[in-house]
Amino acid sequence: MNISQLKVLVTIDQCGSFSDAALVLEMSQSAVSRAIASLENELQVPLLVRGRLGAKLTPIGERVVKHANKILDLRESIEYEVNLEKSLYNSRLRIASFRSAATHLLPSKIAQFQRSYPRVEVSLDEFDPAGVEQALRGGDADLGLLPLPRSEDFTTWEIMRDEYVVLLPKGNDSTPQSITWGELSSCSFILLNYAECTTAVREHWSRWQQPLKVAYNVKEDSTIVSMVAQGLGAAILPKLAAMPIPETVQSYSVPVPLERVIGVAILANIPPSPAVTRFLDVMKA
Amino acid sequence: MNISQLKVLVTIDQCGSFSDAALVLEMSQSAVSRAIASLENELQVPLLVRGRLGAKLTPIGERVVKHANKILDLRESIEYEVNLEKSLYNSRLRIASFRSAATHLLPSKIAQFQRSYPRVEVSLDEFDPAGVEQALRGGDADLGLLPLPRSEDFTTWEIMRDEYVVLLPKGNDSTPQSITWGELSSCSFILLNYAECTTAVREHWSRWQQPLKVAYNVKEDSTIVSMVAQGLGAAILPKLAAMPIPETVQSYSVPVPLERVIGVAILANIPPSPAVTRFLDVMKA
DNA sequence: GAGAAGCTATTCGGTTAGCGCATAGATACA
DNA sequence: TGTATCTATGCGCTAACCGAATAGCTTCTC
Repeated sequence: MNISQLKVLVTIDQCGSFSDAALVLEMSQSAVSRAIASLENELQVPLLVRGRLGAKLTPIGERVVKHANKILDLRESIEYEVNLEKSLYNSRLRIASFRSAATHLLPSKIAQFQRSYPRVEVSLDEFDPAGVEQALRGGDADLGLLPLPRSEDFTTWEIMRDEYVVLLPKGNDSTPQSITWGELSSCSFILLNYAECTTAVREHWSRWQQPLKVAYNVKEDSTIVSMVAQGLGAAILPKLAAMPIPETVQSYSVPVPLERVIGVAILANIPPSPAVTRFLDVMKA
Repeated sequence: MNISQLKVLVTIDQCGSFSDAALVLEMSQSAVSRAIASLENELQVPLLVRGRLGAKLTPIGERVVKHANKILDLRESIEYEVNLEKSLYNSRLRIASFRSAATHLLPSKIAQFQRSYPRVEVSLDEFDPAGVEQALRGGDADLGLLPLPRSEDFTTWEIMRDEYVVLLPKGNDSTPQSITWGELSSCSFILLNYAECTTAVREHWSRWQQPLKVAYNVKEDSTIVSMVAQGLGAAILPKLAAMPIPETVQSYSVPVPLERVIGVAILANIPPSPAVTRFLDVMKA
């Protein structure tokens, strides 16, 4: 049983005769006749009744055609998927991300993606979250990593949750595992100088009616960690932004845990390219 | 793209290597290699990554295999259906039916069935309804026509509804279209001598609190019609049993219509043979 | 009832595709 | 560096498929 034989059978059903099917299939009538003859011979069952005005399916022929049509559809599905795959060759994938995700999350994912799709040219640009949004909106990036939620202009998928931690210089004597609001109330903090970050912290503190003394607003998270190590204050940072945490700095969960959601986002109003779809598959897995 | 190429691809996926797949498929390793090579060449896409310890699907290969498996399943479905069809060759179909269905309903259906399945030997036996049940239970018939409902021992399908009619000799002067209980109350009736039939009539009459004078119980419905034609009384019969109604006899609906359901039945506890299934398809259509 | 017109089946010769066998090439491991 | 274990390939053969031409069948027409 060949796919081409099934194609012939289906075409005869549609055309009503061997000869018309031959024209449609752009092959000779004899080839059509023999395709059916060999199929019928293999199955040992008559599939068509030949008459004056062409050919008509037998009842078993109808059943066979029903399945044959599905087979032909599946063959087209295969070709469609393959063409999608080929359209991905020599294409590019421009990722925009905020720093901590770009540093700690993306490299392994990109490597995994490239192992499967070596012919996609991947580029990665770092911005703050607002910059990532702007890159997506401006068409300068195909896909972005962002803290969620975002506006409805973006379609997003959650990738991980990132807990905020308090960083303190490590005292030599004791390294307690937890810290209380009381102990925190006496600290003066270094915050990350991104609106989304500081707002989340300030709102959390005020929700639990805690005083928040802010001594510095710093843009580079590695700078913040160094400042903590040097004893210039405590810090409140998402864990991913704090990494790598040096030996001399101790991290604690916030007394009431606070976390941010990290996700991947694309513009909602433009259909994702094949490369984007495949990269999303890798990120979601 | 061949079904056999897809079969090879799927088998390699299951076996993990070209050479093992060759053993399973009982073909040479070179044939396996070239089947895949030509498939990849046709699709212009790598489906397998060849490594030290065999072969593994590429991402697009996985997608192709998913569809290929469905194609192979469909091919098996075709073979299954064809074998079912062949098992029907030189088989027989023994139908049991009561007289009126056998005369007026079955011939056209059997002819239609035989046009599609000339190689099935069809036989038809006439019984009264109790005899049809007995033939089915005794394994002497594969399928029966019966008034419904039946006991749960049978699986049944309704085929048609058959209205009871009152037959009277046609008066030359007037042929009214309807008849009243009052007019009927003065008649003496000839009934069909089958329990199921007379019971239905008697119950209907008593439900509507009408007197029923029975002059004769006759077994042959054609005899009843002749007796009416000869003026020996009125008759109450299912329309199908009364046919053909001669010119000299007038038929009326019962003042409150009464009908019987005619259906086809098989034994519920044995799976129907392919021939029975196909004949049921014809009857249901 | 002879012929035309519509169809499918078959014959013929040439080409292609698929097969097994044997062997070459690649790669990891001892 | 040799060995074991894969896949790829060259070679000769066979079977399958193709188009062109033609035969054969059925129905309709005159």
